[in-house]
Amino acid sequence: MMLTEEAMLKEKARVPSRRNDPERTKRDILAVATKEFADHGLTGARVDAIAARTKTTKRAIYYYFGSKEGLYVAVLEKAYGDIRAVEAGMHLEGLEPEAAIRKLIDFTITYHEENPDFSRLVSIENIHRAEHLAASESIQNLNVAIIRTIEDIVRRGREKGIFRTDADPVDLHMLISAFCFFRVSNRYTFGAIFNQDFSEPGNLEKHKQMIGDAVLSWLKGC
Amino acid sequence: MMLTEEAMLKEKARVPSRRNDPERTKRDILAVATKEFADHGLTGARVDAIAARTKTTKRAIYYYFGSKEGLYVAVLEKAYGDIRAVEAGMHLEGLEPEAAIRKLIDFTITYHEENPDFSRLVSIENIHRAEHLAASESIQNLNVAIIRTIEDIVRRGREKGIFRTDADPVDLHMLISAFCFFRVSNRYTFGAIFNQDFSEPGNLEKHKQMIGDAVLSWLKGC
Amino acid sequence: MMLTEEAMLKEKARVPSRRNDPERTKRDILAVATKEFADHGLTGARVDAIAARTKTTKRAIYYYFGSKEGLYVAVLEKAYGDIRAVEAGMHLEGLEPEAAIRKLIDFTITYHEENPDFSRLVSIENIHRAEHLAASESIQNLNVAIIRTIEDIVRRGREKGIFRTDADPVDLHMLISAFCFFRVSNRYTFGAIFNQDFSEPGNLEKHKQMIGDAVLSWLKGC
Amino acid sequence: MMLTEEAMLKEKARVPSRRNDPERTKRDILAVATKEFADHGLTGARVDAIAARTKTTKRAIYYYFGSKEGLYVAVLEKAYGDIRAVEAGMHLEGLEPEAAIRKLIDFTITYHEENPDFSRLVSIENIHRAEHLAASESIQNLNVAIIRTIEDIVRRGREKGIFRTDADPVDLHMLISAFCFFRVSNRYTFGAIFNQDFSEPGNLEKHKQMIGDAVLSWLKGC
DNA sequence: AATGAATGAGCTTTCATTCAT
DNA sequence: AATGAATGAAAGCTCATTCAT
Repeated sequence: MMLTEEAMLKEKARVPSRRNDPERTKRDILAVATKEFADHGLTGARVDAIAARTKTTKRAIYYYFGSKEGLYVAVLEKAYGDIRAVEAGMHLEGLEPEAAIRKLIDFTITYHEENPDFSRLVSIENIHRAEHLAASESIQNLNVAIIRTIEDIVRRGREKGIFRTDADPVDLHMLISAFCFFRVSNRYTFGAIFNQDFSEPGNLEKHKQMIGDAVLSWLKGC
Repeated sequence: MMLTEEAMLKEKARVPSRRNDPERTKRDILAVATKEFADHGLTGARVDAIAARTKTTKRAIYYYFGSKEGLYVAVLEKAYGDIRAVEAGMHLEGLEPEAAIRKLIDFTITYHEENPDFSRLVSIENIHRAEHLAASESIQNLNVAIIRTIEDIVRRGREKGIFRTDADPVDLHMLISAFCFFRVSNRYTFGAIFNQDFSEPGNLEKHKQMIGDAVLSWLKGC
Repeated sequence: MMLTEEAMLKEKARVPSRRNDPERTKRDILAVATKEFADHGLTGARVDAIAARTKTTKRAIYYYFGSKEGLYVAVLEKAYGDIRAVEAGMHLEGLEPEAAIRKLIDFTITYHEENPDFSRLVSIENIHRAEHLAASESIQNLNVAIIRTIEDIVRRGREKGIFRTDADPVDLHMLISAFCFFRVSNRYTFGAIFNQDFSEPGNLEKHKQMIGDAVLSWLKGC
Repeated sequence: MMLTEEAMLKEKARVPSRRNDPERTKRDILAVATKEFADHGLTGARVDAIAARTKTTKRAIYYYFGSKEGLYVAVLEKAYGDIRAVEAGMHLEGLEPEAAIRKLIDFTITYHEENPDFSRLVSIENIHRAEHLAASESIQNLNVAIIRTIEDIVRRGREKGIFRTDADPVDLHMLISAFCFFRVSNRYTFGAIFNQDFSEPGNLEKHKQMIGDAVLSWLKGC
């Protein structure tokens, strides 16, 4: 259906003006910025590029986030907040220790696979030596919960006599995270060198099984 | 009149210097560039900053390496060449399978620990989706040797009946690499969030033991 | 989410404040603006900076003064009004001509010394070629009184046979003003170049004596 | 005469390329910048405006002067250097003390009259509290010569018994400078308020006579 | 083969101001 | 009468690169 120019203006007006929904504008900017920063890094990202893909202007970005760096920190905070939210919904406390570990790994490997931007942002923040994360209060007290969760599982397994007694929860978290993270963050170089195609069907399951086996055989201490 | 920073670069160029040793000049540039790219990423690195810390001028960089990207690729090629050279010197073929795995892990974790710039450069190249690595012929046929080595160890372990039969050498390499790489590449974010200090004495040994135990218990398939 | 500076200005606005005393609000704005304009000039002054140090918001400035320039004119008008008020209180008409000149100089040098912002604002307005002052009606008929006063003193001195007959009151005003003004307006460059410290005790008295002597010896025409 | 497009390009090429004469380019920039800074102040001046009136680009300004502030300092240095050069050419040492003072005043009042940008730049620098002048080494040791010159004149007059014994050369320099400077720097506000037209023929001579008389009658101490 | 001089294009950010009630 | 929210326009500056020999 062809619209006259006037009708088109009306069409546009019907959409609730961005002006009236700042939260939505912020979310819009944040979503676009997440993609841009994850794609090109903090220095590689272009404020112009973000603005162009947003419904607002560059000026709005500075109004809401203060600076390119401020926007980046907001992106980082949201990324960490999101994974924490998912982790908080795992409910591993009711499962048998071994099943809990399997489920934790399932969650972790799947989250990384489905949210590659998270791994990319974390890589980028590490290139910057985590200076923004260190300065962000909101991230600081976010991520201890997962350690408590793992601690609980390990303790229960130990009490049942099936897990080793010297397993440090942070190290265990790192063993799992490293694999799940690397699978995503390094798939380009690793894939190029060793001719691996991580998107092949079955690859996720194969790797989930492998890291699960490795972690559990280590925990069971044989 | 006070000299501008740009003009000062000119001044420096007046010093006659290494006009007659191009290889040395190239090596000098490469060393400085490695640090700069590893520190700030491909986009974050500054050609001016590299030139300033070099014995030559910015112009020489373009003369020898063509472009910032050309220099980056040269840095990447050297980084991969270096680790391959170390791997080639491991001589694991004469060791018992289990000892070979322990030694491989020892080499890998130590190399990453001592050469953090390697992990950083690989992270950076992954942010760029390995497009430069994919385009570089010299890297392409570099890194298969390590897979052959692992394949051989696994085969010998399997023939001795001590290793599982379904261990894929590339996956095994990834399991080891992921942990050793993550320890270094992600130490800033991981350290900040979980209050870990990776430089603490004993940390390397603890992690070496852990990943060694995990890999071997998995390989031994119990 | 951390607040941007712009957002913080909003926050501040939440405080209910002086909603009901517009005159007080205007005075508040004017005082802050005087400092800002005197410190940084018309172009160097920042509306944001003024708003930040005010009890109100930036919006109020525009509501009450129309524009940055409107606020600047108001500041200028107040500055000229203030010095005129002081001049009007001098009461030189009852003094002997020579004593009147001494007292006029005392008033002038002291006023400039104690109100450096006045000299700064006048300097700034001259940089702008007095275009705002020329447009302001309220300033136009302000400053003739001082000329009348000087005229009267000079006439009385001439009639007494102690002052020269060709002294132009405007030129005499300039001779005095130039010295008193320069002492304050140019103290930074003059002090830096000739190592003068104008704040040294005794400096004001020394200069008062000097300009008094120079003016009177000229007036007495020897 | 109409030129073809090709011919016009040739025409332009005949002009010796700016590229080949950096000193000329710098001088060109400096001259335009002096006008712009004198007209609008440091903050009011626009780098774009300077570039537009120059034969080069904005980039060249940053190449040669580093920053807007660097350019401003260069302008200031040239302005002070120029007046010092004129002062150095006065040769007052051969004149009788009284004639020397008259000539010094003649020089000073004329220089200020003919170079109003100098007074404007000095006013501007005082608004900035002479921070750039204080930081500039080249200006620091420029302006002592004039004090030496005045010192010498005063000493000779004192030895002859015609000048007072307590005349401080710096204060005397200020007495003269203040009047000559104010005449130019404040002519806009002063003229607007007291209806003075400083460009009227005879005005310069009248003021020269006046400040000469005032200074000499003070020096002669009557 | 090597290099001093110069630059086009585009970057982040800031500014006074207006919109909309 | 008064104000919270938002912004168009332009500012200073930096970047990798090329010109010209």
